[in-house]
Amino acid sequence: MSSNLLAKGYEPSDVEKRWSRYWEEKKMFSAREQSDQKSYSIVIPPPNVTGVLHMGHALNITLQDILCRYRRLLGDNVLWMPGTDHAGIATQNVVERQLAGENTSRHDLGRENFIERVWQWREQYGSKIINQLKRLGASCDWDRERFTMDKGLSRAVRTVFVKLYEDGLIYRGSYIINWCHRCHTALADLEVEHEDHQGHLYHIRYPFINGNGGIVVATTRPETMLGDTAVAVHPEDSRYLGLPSEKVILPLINKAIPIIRDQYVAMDFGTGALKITPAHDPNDFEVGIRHNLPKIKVIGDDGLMTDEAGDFKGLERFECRKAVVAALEQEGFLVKIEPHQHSVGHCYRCKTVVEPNLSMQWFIKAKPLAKKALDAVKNKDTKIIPEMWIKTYNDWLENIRDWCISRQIWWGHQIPAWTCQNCGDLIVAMEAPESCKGCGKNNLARETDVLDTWFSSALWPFSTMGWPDQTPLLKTFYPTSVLVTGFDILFFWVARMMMMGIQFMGDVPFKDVYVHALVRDEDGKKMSKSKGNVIDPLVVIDQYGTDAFRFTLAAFAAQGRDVKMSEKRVEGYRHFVNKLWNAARFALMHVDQAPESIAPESLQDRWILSRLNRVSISVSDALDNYKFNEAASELYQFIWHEFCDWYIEAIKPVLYGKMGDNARESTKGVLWLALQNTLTILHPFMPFVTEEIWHKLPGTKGSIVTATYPSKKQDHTVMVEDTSAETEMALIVDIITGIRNIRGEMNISPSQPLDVKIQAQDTKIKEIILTHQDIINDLARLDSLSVHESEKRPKTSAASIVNGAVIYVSLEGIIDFEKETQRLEKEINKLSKELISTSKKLHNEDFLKKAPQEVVEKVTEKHDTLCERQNKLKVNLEKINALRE
RNA sequence: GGGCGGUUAACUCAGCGGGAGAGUGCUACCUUCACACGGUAGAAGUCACAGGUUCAAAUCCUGUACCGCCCA
Repeated sequence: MSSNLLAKGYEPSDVEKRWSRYWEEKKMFSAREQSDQKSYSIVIPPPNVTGVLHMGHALNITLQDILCRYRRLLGDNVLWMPGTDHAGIATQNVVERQLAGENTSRHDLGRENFIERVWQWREQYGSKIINQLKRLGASCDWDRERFTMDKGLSRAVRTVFVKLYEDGLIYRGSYIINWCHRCHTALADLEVEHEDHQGHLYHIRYPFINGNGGIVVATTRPETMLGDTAVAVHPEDSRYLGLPSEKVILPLINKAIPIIRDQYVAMDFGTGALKITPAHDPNDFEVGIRHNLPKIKVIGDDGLMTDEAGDFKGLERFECRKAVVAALEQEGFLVKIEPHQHSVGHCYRCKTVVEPNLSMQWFIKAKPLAKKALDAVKNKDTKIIPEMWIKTYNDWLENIRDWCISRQIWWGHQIPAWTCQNCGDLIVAMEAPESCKGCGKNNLARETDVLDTWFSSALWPFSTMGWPDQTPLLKTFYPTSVLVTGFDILFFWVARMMMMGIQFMGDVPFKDVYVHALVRDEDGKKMSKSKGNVIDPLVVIDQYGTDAFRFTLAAFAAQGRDVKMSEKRVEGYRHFVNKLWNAARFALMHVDQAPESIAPESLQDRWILSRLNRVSISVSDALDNYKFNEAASELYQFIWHEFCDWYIEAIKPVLYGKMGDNARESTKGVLWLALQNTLTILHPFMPFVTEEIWHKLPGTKGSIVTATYPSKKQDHTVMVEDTSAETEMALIVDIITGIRNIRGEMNISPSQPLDVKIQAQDTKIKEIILTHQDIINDLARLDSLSVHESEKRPKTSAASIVNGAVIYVSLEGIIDFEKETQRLEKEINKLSKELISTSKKLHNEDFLKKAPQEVVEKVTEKHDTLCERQNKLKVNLEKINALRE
């Protein structure tokens, strides 16, 4: 017995802590800046620095880690770049809440002190999420950790901003943007979440300036009427031809505004007349430009009504809505109020209802950048996997609007622009200019706005590698091999990285984009704190271990599908981890040293190596195509149902010395090799348990992280395809299963040894059975086994048919005729059903003529086999019936 | 309104032109010297519905129903 004996059950927590520390201390995941090896690189989707690990991260990180560890086993020079995102609004909110708890605010502190405070917060809590990633086993190059507010990244941001400004791709202007009153900042269109609300449609009559009557307009936001500068109707709308007047009075404000005609108006909505508020609606804004209308801002950035709102000045916007409706009603302008369902925009950070608002902001001209990003995917410079996302990507980029990049918050990259207080000149530069280029004075005021966080994230694939310097890292690892991400940030992040990467690096940021699913709860609902259906990955890890959790994620990550997470599944895979552990435990009881040479002799030894060879290839294929679930189930099936169920069971007599010392030594060698390679292939999925066993296995050097994938090994010519071993083993397995089936169906105790006679006319098959009768004897628990070319049927017996052989299990004195009859009839019926479909095909002339030759042959062969089996069963049924009488 | 995806065993899901599969659960038996987080055997499906293409459809096409997501 070996001193390496493992504990009876696998206990993950100690093992995980130990190896996490070991990997980090030994810097096992360091990328080489330059190397002869093939480069493989991934940049992590940087989690928010304020974030805590959720299921989405867990899936995302697990998949990337599987890829990175697999590539290391192949010998690639792997860079997995880790880091976090400064998450402007989210982080500012967190620190502001902290300040509120201290009865102070950022305004009390002032900008500089506040930013200092945020950095302090980051020092204290910023590494939380990173430590959580480490618990998942993430094999990032931790020494290279980046933060989007780092000095280097900040320089990249300024460089990009200045260049885009100089190229005319960044401009400043007064346009309609989405304004969040809570966060007190502009938001990009993407950052607004639309939700259907049950609201009201208010019908308001605007009287003609002269003559009777007026025009009734419908609106969901009556308070904006205070800023109306026109009423619009469709030019072809007969209802509004030949009006008594071309002007109406704006109620409450008492001002004349024009009636304009514009194609944009939908005739079939409401009354067909539309109030136009250029300062508070993006569509009205466009109409306003076309018709040269004034833009009157009635809702201020603080959410209160402005001076322009007349009597309503100072009211909060929703209070104002009530007041306006009441006033309209009182003065007789309100025609009716209808219930109305409509879509309302909310801030994606704080869920406040956003207000379309006229505001001076900075924008990126997106069209020219989008064009190149579209082409790159069209030309397959970047492949999106699965392909169904290409359409979504294309649709968004084809309809892209200019991107509002300025935010009125303090935490972020401050826009590098200065305005001369003297002459009003705008200067955009990398560093603060000493004086104004126009007037020479040095009275310059810096732009207070910061950039959208996604602006810096868009540069992530190259800014993290040292750009704008032409570093060796960039040369080695850009473009990155693959980006692994959820579809929820396809637009936010992926599309923008594509635009920036192509623009500034002259090459796409990644060769592949693998888009994975979202993790949902058991019922398929999105996990959210408010629903209370969140499963905390760290709790799952504590309970079942990281390896089981990771394997669950991989096994359910089928392409294009949501992942529904339930703890029940994880529990199942914990059993699998334990199964592997015990198989290793068994192996280590017998293998106490690495073999000097390996020469498989027995059938089961040749078979397991051939199977292992096949599995290593199919796992490789699956991973190369991002089919994580296929790789995982292949491994599960192999380890449990081939390695454990058949191989280990078959070699037990050998290991216990029943076949002699030579056989025993030879099998020990194969067992060692098989286990070693199985661990290697499994390692990317289950890094901890495989590392633990690896170190217990004699003859392994160093960490399994630096092991070599079977297909890349030079010296393992023994692990090769062996089709004859696979065919022979299949026959033996079928025979054993046939006997076990009889035992089970006839309720014969497992402890009762059986006598079996096999009839095999083919001498080859007879030879195979005879050669391997020990395995059959052992695994089917036989007392005696004999093989004959002619029928030597025991008087009372049950029969089972396999390809090329009839198995008779002697049931002298214990046979239950009724049961055996039923058993045979059931089998015959089953074959009949299959025979219907094959004979139908074979009687179809079109099938024989048009189907490919191989298919016809295959069906013919199958038909013959089924027929033969069924006939043999029928003969046995007759004999049983004869015996009964 | 536009787009995308789903509907396969009791449950959760693979398969996506030539034999309906897996895991869990269920039933029966088994404390056999790695593992009861185990072993052996078994039962279980009109592949949502209706058409069409094809020698052949769960798989491709069209339509319908229901569910989910994204965009406007």
